[in-house]
Amino acid sequence: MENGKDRNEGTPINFIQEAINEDNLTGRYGGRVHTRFPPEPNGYLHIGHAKAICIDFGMAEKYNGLCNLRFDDTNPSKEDTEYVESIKEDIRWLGFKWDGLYYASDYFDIMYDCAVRLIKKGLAFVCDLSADEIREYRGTLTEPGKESPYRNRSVEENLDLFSRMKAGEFPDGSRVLRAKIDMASPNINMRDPVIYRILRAHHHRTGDKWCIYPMYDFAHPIEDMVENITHSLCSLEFEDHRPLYEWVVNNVGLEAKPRQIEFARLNMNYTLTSKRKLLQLVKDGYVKGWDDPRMPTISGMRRRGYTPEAIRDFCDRIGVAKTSSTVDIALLEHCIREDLNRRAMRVMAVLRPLKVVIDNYPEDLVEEFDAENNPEDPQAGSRKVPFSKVVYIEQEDFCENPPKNYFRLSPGREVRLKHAYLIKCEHVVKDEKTGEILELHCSYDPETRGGNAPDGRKVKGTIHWVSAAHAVEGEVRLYENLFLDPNPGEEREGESFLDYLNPNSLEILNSCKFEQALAEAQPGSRYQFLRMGYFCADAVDMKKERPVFNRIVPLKDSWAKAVSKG
RNA sequence: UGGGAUGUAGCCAAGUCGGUAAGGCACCAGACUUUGACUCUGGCAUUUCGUUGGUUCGAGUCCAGCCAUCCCAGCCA
Repeated sequence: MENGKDRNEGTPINFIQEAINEDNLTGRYGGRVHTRFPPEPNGYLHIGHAKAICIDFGMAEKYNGLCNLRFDDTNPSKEDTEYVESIKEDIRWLGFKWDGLYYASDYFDIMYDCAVRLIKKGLAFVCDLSADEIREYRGTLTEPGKESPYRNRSVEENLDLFSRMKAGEFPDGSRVLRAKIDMASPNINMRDPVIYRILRAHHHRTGDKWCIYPMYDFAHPIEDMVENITHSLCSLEFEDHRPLYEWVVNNVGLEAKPRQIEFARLNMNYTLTSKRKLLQLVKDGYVKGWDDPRMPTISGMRRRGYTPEAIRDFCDRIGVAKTSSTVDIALLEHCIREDLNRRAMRVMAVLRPLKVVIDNYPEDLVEEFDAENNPEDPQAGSRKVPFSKVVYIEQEDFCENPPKNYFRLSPGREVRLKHAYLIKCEHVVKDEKTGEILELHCSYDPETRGGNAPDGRKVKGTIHWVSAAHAVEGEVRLYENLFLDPNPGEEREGESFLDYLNPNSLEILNSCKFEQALAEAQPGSRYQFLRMGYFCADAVDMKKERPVFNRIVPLKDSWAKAVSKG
């Protein structure tokens, strides 16, 4: 790290690295860096978690340290193994390898012992107040709380009661174990926080062994200590909990002294990153599942066609800081375009076909043209594309009464069919009743084979096409933002985030014409459909007989922008 | 006069002994172009760093006050 810069890139170091550098300098952890990513298995990971993952694993990577994956499964009423499997898959897919794979539930015995130790030190007590009473006793943001009448029970009584809580002698909610700290603390988290509750729920790993479960504030530092974590990185909302984290670290009788550091979580416009609301979208059928390509989940983005490289690049670019911020989704789109521009094979696909008959082209002739697979990558080579008398072009590439500066096809005008010939529109066949354009009749100039006119005349427009005789028909799914509102998470008076759903977030095109190569597309493989965007063969619905592609992101379109501006 | 945190461009974000505002995205203009893509060039905070004062030869950086925004009153994490 020279000049405050990162080793490899020119990116400046962030405040977490500063803290770690400081610790390394003072020898606080003997130069060790051991982080952890601690998801609760109660939902699918989303783009916000991707940031956290990149930070947790990334810091370990940068310092040749370790990063554990730890499921923070201390609340069995919400958790499920379905989620742990998806989380593991998502992390692997992002390209990270965890050092240890652990579960908070592995430490339930240790946590219980820690609680007993606290009781013995007079630092915890069993409280019989009801949940409502505890809330009342807690005070408010501006007034101190008052002490529980059970606060001064003897160590012996507390020990007895707590062991009977564990033994299942008391009903759910009837008692809790609380840390004895300070009911007058200005920090509400320190007002004798509950650290154990009675909860009879089947745990996905420990089954029915326990009927008491530790609370996050008590469990998390212990998990970190047990795993010998050095830097416990979490999001800003836990900043207020740090004094309690430290209280537990210092009082629970374990050796390790991990350090909690908080950073701002990711918000992105037009995007929701609330697990609860995402769950609702799935459960109530607003989307087709956690992996619906419109979802900001890792699995949704994967299905959509995002690459792990693009997501990681995005996470690098947004930086790490403590300012609550909302990143523009345009940056994410830029990252995937940049990645795919380098790597994706170019192909021709007509999404909204318009039939074009080339009147002067021989009836049965089929020519093959060389088409480069990727102009950005000469190594990608080329392929043959068949051409014949009838081709399909994009409906939007023809305009009967073209606006100024339109340089695609229009009556009497010439355009280039990419890789093939210059064609000129001779006449338009329309439905007499509706006026709908049914097909175009064009002529081609045999001298322009390959797309160049020997007389040197310039043709500004180049459009893509597919030979009708050789086309494969299939489906394309066009996605837009799931929400119309830039900040769907913030519900205005009397409204719900559901009111902000974009009714056009999915458009299905059923009669798209693909060049032949696309019938062989491997599910999950990505292409650039020339002039249209980046697309991904759907991982589950792709069939050779009927290809199905998801639009990952459209290409930038300065013409469309100019048109919309008028 | 509850506590904690944060305020640098439309959006992120550097700026760490005070020395004269990085970079990216977006946007605008132009060049190139057999993708209106890509690429390239130029522009984009010089009465300016939330704001007002102060210290100083000099302040985004130091000091004081004020303002705004976010988080916290789960037996959720």
